[in-house]
Amino acid sequence: MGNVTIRILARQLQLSAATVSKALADSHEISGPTKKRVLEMAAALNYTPNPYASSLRRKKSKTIAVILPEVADSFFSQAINGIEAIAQDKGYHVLVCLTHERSQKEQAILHEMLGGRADGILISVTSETSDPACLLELQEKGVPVVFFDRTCDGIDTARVVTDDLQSSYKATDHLIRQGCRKIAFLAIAEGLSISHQRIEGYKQALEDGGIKFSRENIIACTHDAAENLRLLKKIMSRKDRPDGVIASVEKLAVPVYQVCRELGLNIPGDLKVIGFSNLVTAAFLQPALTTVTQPAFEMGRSAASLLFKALGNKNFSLSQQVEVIPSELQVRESTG
Amino acid sequence: MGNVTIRILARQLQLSAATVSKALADSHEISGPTKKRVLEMAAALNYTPNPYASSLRRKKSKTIAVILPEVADSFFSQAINGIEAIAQDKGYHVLVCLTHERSQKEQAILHEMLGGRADGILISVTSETSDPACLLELQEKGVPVVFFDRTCDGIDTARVVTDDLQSSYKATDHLIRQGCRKIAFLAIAEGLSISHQRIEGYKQALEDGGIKFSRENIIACTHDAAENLRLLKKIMSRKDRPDGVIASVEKLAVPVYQVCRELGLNIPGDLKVIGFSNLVTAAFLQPALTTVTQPAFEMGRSAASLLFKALGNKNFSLSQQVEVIPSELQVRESTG
DNA sequence: TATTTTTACGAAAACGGTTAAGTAAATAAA
DNA sequence: TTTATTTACTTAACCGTTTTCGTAAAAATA
Repeated sequence: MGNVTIRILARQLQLSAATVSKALADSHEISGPTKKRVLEMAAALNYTPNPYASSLRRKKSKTIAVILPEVADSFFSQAINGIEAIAQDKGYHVLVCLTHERSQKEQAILHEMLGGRADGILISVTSETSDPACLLELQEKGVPVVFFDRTCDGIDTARVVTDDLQSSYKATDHLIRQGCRKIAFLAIAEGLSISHQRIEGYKQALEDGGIKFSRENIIACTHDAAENLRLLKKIMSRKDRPDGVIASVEKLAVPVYQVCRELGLNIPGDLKVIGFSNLVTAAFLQPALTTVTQPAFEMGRSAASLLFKALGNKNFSLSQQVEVIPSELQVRESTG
Repeated sequence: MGNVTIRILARQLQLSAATVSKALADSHEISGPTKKRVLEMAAALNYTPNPYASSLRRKKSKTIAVILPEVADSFFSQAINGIEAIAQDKGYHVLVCLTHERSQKEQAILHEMLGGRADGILISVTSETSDPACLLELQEKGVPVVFFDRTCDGIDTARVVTDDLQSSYKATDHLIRQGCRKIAFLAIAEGLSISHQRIEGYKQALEDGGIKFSRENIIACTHDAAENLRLLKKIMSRKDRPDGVIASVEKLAVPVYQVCRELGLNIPGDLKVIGFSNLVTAAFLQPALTTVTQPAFEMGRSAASLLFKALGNKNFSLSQQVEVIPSELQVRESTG
């Protein structure tokens, strides 16, 4: 009923709460026999320390927050798995906070974090995000912040990304070599660093391939799946429709297939498709999807590792730390 | 630097901490003008309450724990999205804890929860789980527990599941009608309630279809993907290989495709396939996969709703609450 | 006017674990 | 033997918020 606290434990043992606390922490101040008694009694009474009392006093929560737009696609799922694996290993808990791509929500979550709910932050920003004010504040308060995948300018801290520019270049280049002359680039919010980088890679490849870049081939998609479908349908119905398309984030790949099916367009005959994607099913799609496969799990692990380095060692600076984990172009039928 | 606490706020305002606390909570004891002053000053100093101090004092954490085997497949991803949506709406935080299908890890996590880290628990148990002791303890301590999808016997609390038996029956029946006579059932741990139910549905459909049930058609898969592949390959290489297969959990569907491709088996010609799956790509696979689509998002939402009902109303009993959200058989080419 | 009630606030004690500072006893050093 | 040190604890303060209880002053009631 009344939870068993450290004082109750202490009373049972005829010891002070301080002694019990230290014994549980395996302090050198406590004798072996006493430690043993304490451990045994703790087990017998099924004592579990109150994490909040501990957090309050020690000013650390043994919790990290993972702030993501969503967890609906494979990329973030895999990343969470990677992060959680490391965190659990370090004895930390993982708070998953979803922003639903709303920068306002993100602000609210970050503001809450100022209260000390988490010792460190892993974040992949929303497509609306631009203002790093809250993150800067957190950083000032000594809460380490690590970006993964989607970063945000204006704040100097560690970022774990993939080689967005290069992989986009490779993807574009591949399409060109396969004969595409009019390549649509499906983008989400252009403000986003990954969008920027990927668009840049696309541009450079076009240039190197002798194709003139045209602004209108950058298709600004939204987060409303239905709307994206409508948009794609419109574009693919035009007489001068693209002969190649790059889906620059995972969620934009499947809709392309969907639209092609509806319009009776053949992939890769009428349209060649590449997706930035972590779908395990990519190889089994009809036709198999050529992907830029991002090392999601690895990125998650790596980001978490950096964060824990900072948490474990106050001298370790996250400044300028950039870890680039390369993506892999996996050529399949959709660009055949 | 030194965090701004409620006392610092109070000093600035020439008020007591108690008054400030009440003002922030919009208590009726505090006058309108004072409340306003407090709110303004709080905003000016960028005050954020320490959640742990609050949790300690109020004995509630405004946090729920979601305990899952993994988050690598679509089912759990979508479920998390559903859960988080509700939780955020109610002002709660979500702690995601992964058990990696290890019952030992699960025990450890649940034991930690005894300390009061979360106000309520949503859990989908591991395939190894059998002993609900920890869950019972939590329940006794007044921590509401809601199962979703994978439940555990021996404890009377709410569970949100899909109609496992019926949907498995329908899937099996469908295969029989399509001409299958030897249907393999790919299962994970048979101890699991969902496995049991799904196998039962399979059995009943066989019986009703006039096909003798054979123990050896229940294929006990593991959580090691490579091993599953080997196992499947062996089975599909036999002369008397199955002419139909039911993948009873999502992660087992793709490997079937993989093995068929390697062995040069045609789906649905040589083998008809149904998967319990939430893959968004199911319709675009080669061939399109017939699925039993589980309402993952809805299940997550529903489970979270039940939990919050219990959290919001101490009189609300989770006992005997069973919510069955039906799955949908979506017939596609793989069983054509 | 005297009394009760209401309003608006403050003092202080929680909540449960940690830790700095202190202390008696035991041991080591001088 | 005396003093210094170490060992193994205890006391009490502290973390920051909430909440119970109290209390002046103001308002309402008698």
